[in-house]
Amino acid sequence: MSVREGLLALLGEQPSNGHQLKTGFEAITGGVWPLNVGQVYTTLDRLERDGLVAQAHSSADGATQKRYELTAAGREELASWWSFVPADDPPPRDELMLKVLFAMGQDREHALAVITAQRTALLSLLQRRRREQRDQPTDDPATAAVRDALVVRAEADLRWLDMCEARVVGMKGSSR
Amino acid sequence: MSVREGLLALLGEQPSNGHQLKTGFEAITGGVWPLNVGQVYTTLDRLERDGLVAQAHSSADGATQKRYELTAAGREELASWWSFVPADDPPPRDELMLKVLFAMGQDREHALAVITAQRTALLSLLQRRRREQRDQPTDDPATAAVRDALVVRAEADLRWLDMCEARVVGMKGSSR
DNA sequence: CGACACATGTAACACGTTACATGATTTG
DNA sequence: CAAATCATGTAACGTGTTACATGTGTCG
Repeated sequence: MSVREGLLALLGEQPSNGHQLKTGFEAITGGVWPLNVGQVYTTLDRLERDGLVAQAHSSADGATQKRYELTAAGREELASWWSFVPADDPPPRDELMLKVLFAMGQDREHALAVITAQRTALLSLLQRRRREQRDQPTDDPATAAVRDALVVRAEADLRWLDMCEARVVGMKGSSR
Repeated sequence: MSVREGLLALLGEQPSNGHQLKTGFEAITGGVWPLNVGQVYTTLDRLERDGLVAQAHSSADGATQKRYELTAAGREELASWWSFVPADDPPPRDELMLKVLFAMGQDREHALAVITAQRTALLSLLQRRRREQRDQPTDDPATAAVRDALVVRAEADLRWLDMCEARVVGMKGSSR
């Protein structure tokens, strides 16, 4: 449901056509979340079907351009989205968590191996991100914030991996 | 793709029927990720279609039970999954990030309001989780690990929100 | 002109999710 | 027997995603 809401938010700022939405979406997310243009159109269709957006009377303009804008229902939906706090109940499934949990549920050696591998990969990812943040500073707060998020989360995942390792090591007995 | 891989991992331990898979999946994830039984069957169908699992010759048994097991291809797939490190490139879209980023891209007051609201909600969530961890201790490492993860991530998100707030406050000029 | 960005769209498929229908087995 | 649990499945729908087809406008 992210694309959908993202488009709503963009249209909440100003009526736009498909391409502008794609561009806007990618700009706001600092380029980390590329968006296939096609998806913008399919999503717009669905939003239109649901009565949340409508085509603005393009009247004149140039040529093959459409402008979409929020309907009243769309504005309502958007407002409720802003105030809505994503309840993680259940929290979104996450591949890292899933993998480590399943590994822990099985073989002990295996669990340690998986944890180690993931930590190594995460560490190098983290370093790359920090380097990026240091070497390519940006004055765009959004881009900076995205990078912050990725770094902070990677750190959290690393910490979690350490905790998992400790738990596995502390597990009594049977390596099976 | 989480359910799919989860079922593969469970079948890697032992051949099972649909219900056992549902139960196993929920047990390993400490009950945080409930799984609709129906989805187990649809996913099993897809796995069978892709040649990763097959029905074990149920031969005798009792009645209406099927047992699924990994095929050779399935074992390969599973092995590669274990060693595969989830590249987040692009990282999975996340509702909290998306919301805050879009808010930052728009109105300054709005951004602060959204950040504050999210922080409040996250804080209470975090406290609930910590209480849970304190009041309902568990000896199951998987359950404990799941709780760790949720706590650690909530903390990371909170820290990130603080960073975002600082950036917004530091933003020069125009509240528009 | 040719390349590139702008612009719109469709078809096909993947996975996730829920609601519903059906029956067998166990147990109070 | 009645209720709960075990067990299998289907139908329908939603979003995400890619690949492909098509056309316009602009600029070197």
